[in-house]
Amino acid sequence: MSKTYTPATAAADVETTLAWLGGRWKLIILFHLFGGQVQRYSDLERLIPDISQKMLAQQLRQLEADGLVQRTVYPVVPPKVEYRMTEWGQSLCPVLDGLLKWQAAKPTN
Amino acid sequence: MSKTYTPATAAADVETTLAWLGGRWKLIILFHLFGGQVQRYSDLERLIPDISQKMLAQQLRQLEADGLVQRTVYPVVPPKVEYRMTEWGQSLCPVLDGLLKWQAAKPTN
DNA sequence: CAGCATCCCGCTAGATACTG
DNA sequence: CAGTATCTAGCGGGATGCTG
Repeated sequence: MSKTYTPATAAADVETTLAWLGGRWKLIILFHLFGGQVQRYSDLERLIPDISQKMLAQQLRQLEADGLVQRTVYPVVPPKVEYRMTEWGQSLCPVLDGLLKWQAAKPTN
Repeated sequence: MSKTYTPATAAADVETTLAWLGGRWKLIILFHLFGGQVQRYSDLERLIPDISQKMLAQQLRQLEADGLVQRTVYPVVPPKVEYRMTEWGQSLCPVLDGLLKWQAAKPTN
């Protein structure tokens, strides 16, 4: 049972998806979480040296709100928060792989 | 022979690709050209009522520069210009389809 | 440790007017 | 018909300082 797409609706849907991934940092964050990797906030800060705290926190919240990333808070002192992909988020990996394969097939690169 | 990806390089490559498609209008334009459709500048203006002439021209130039769209100028009066997907650009269609399928699989939508 | 609050700047998109 | 040129506004993103 697939939807019927017009150019307008298809474009809008793809745009929605791209908005989930858009911005300068989200993909970088995602690639640090793919494959079941679990990272703490400070891990991600270390892995992505150029990102500001504001942007890291903000983008993580959006990824969580969009259902891509799961955030786990442990009620300990000092605070401990872990981030990992949701199952659905992990299923984005092969899709992005398709994108990379398409890119690699570009003629006269 | 595939490339070796680190989180950083993979993210950068995907980001490059998303930049080809990014912005508010490019996907809409592409979906009006997929499947071998040929459109004149004025056709696209009519099909995408909210786009300004500046943005339409600009985005088309970028899509052309990125190798997605082919621009054909006929030396006649009044001017006639046609746009169509390149073969490589057309091959993006199934990739976007994968994106739409992934989106549709989102839980608790 | 893991954030939030504020201020600020550059860039891109949008509006409008003009042209070969 | 198929575009340029110019001006402006809004928003994403960066720097800095503060907190439970």
